[in-house]
Amino acid sequence: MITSSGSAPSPRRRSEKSRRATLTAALELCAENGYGKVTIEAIAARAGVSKKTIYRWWPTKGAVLLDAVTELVVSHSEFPDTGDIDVDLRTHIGMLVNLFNSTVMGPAYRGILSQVLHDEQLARAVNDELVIPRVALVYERMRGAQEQGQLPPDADLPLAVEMLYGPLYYRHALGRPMPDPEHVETLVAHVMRALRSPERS
Amino acid sequence: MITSSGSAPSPRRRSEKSRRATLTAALELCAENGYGKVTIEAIAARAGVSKKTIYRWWPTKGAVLLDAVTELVVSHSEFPDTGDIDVDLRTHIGMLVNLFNSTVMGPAYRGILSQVLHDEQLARAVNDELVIPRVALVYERMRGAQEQGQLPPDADLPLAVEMLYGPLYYRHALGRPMPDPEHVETLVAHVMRALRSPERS
Amino acid sequence: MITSSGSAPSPRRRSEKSRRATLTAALELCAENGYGKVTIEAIAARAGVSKKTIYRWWPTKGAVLLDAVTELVVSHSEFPDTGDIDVDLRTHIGMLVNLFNSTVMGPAYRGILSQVLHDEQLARAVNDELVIPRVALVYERMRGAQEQGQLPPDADLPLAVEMLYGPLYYRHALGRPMPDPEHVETLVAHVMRALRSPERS
Amino acid sequence: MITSSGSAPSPRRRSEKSRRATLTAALELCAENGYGKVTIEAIAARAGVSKKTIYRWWPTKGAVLLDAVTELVVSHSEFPDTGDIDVDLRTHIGMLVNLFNSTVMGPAYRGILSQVLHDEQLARAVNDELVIPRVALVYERMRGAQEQGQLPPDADLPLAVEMLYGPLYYRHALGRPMPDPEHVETLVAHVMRALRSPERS
DNA sequence: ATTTAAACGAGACGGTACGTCGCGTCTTTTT
DNA sequence: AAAAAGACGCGACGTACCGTCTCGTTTAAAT
Repeated sequence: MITSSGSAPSPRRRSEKSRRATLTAALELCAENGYGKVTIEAIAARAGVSKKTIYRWWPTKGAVLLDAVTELVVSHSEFPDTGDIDVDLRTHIGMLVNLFNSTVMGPAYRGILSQVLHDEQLARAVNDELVIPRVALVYERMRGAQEQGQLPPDADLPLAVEMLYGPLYYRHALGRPMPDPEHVETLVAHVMRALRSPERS
Repeated sequence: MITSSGSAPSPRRRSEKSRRATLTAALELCAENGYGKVTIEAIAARAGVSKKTIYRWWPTKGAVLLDAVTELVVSHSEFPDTGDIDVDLRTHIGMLVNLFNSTVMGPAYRGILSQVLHDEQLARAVNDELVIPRVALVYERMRGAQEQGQLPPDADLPLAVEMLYGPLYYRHALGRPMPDPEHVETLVAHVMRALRSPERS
Repeated sequence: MITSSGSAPSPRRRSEKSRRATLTAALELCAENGYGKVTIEAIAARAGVSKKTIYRWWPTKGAVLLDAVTELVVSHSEFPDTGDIDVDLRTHIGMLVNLFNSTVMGPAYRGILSQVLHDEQLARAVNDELVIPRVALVYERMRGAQEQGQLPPDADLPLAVEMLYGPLYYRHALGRPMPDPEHVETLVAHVMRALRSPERS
Repeated sequence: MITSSGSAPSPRRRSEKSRRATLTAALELCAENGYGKVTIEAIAARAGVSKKTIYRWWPTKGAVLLDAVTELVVSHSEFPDTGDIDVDLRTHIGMLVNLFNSTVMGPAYRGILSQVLHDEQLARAVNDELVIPRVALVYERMRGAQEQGQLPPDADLPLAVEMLYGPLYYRHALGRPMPDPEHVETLVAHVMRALRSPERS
């Protein structure tokens, strides 16, 4: 688990109890009252931790939530491999939809993303620690599919990822509901068709 | 121009001068210091307007900026029609990229979108006043293309829009730079290929 | 009825209805919610009168209340004359106690007096229109008593008035309850004794 | 020095520097610009103290000024004892006149008294912390005079105090100037005569 | 086992912005 | 023409969090 700030003191004497209490309190507050009610003061009060302790280890409340969410997401991060790339992508996108819709992690992740728009450092952390590692799994799986001939060897994989993830973030950014499974299936199908069909002359 | 709040008093006596000064000040502050420095106090001070007057007509600073941005966007809103749907979509997406990158409107629109994640009412307003009307133009143009045989009659237009807009909002949400024109071209090409290629058996 | 401000427009076209509604509303508000809740806005709203109209005829809310109170007090202003100066003063002081304790006029008069401490113009008006005329009646009655030999001819009448009124205003200024009738009787007796006893050698 | 509000947090960690700066700033503002210009905002700005800190320890600006005034008054609070009660009371009343006329404390005390008329809690505090303790000194001195035969043993001491203080507060309440020393002398003489002369049969 | 230095809880502090209220002025609409 | 209705610039209100900063008090490493 990587802290988004490098300026913290040596973690040797760090109290694991306080760390856990802080992350838990942050997630709970976010789930119960929405991201707007997540303040350092409220986290400190709920966790029975002093504000100073929070500021010692995290630069912003976004960083706290990022730690909390990352810890949860990473632990459920196996990428499926049934041999059929279409099916696996569908499963993967479905998992991302579930993340957004999740009662406990949804509000937290949405909150983090809202902070990303103002906080460059947090943006970098979210990409480096959360998104890029998971997208790397997608690339890996897609490259395997190319070797098995399920995808053309010259397919534009980064664009494919953008087309797959994009609609989800589009809906997220505009406050719209996530797509249902059927819609996800159609989406994946269209992206695969785009990758497989030849360029127009 | 519709105010995002329906709870404002009757606009009969409203001072157009104050309204203009407020919108201008909000945009300027956003462009100069970033969305974080846009506060109702700062807008009021810069515009020479009382806070009370702002609160009378707008519920949040996001609503102020939405009005300001909408006014600008709508006035530049002709959808291109060269007869070639691919070219026109490329132009349209390019315009959206330019909106995000614009010095004056970019920070404002990004700021609004950040607020959307916490403010349901603002989310509705952004969709109703800004996004949906403009997407409607895309649909209209696409339907025209269908009639001319440039697109199959059963093309999934809403999905197409999500695939076109999605990557932009994906990058936006994660704090990444907008795609360059070449990338836009490739994107549009892929989407069109997806629409035109037959379903797999 | 004298308006405390001389800068009002010609009173020829003045609406008596608005004037009455304003004074009544001011008194009611004061009696119901205390002087603190008496604001020009509240008076205007309650009276169904525009703020502008109030400002046209009165400079402050204190002036409004002074008009209202004066109108009431002056109409009950007969000074008693039983032939016994002690009895008459007791009655008179008792009436002043009743003014302070009155449900309708007490809060108003106390409110006016609180404003007097900040508003020199109002102070002058209170003295000129309310206090001095009534004290004049006391002097007149006392001079009559001197002629009848009930008071020594060299009695210090202004000091006597201060000693009679003083304790009431002392209690008023410190937020204490008004004296009961027995206490008033003792007070008057002491003052009369002071006036009648010879100076010490 | 007692704070007029009992609802303050434990004073263990209280910053004496902030407390002093606040009281000083309040007195200065009051002396310079009058009580009307004393606002919590202005005190905070002048004292270099946050508004929150002021609100943490005092409920109103009146309470702040009361603390400031009390601190000054109490420290100059010896009751004179020359052996002659008439002389001592004259001195004492003269000191009270000086308080009202004082450049630095006069406006503050007058301001407090104006607030007393709207604020029951402050009224209690003014009486308990300022007036009653000082009046107690008067009683004490008077009782001593009774023992020495300078005053009759059955003299109505509370009434005497009201007759002594009353005229001062009467003038204060009606915005009139304090009496000059000669007038004070006459006043004291009259009160003493009243106490010493026998009741009328 | 005792020292000792850090991390800790608690929370006061100087700030900034919030959203509200009432002021006194000014403008628009109605009568 | 007046009066109602009420928008306006202004400024203070009291509150909420911010991030910083002492204060004792644990508590875990180093003696």
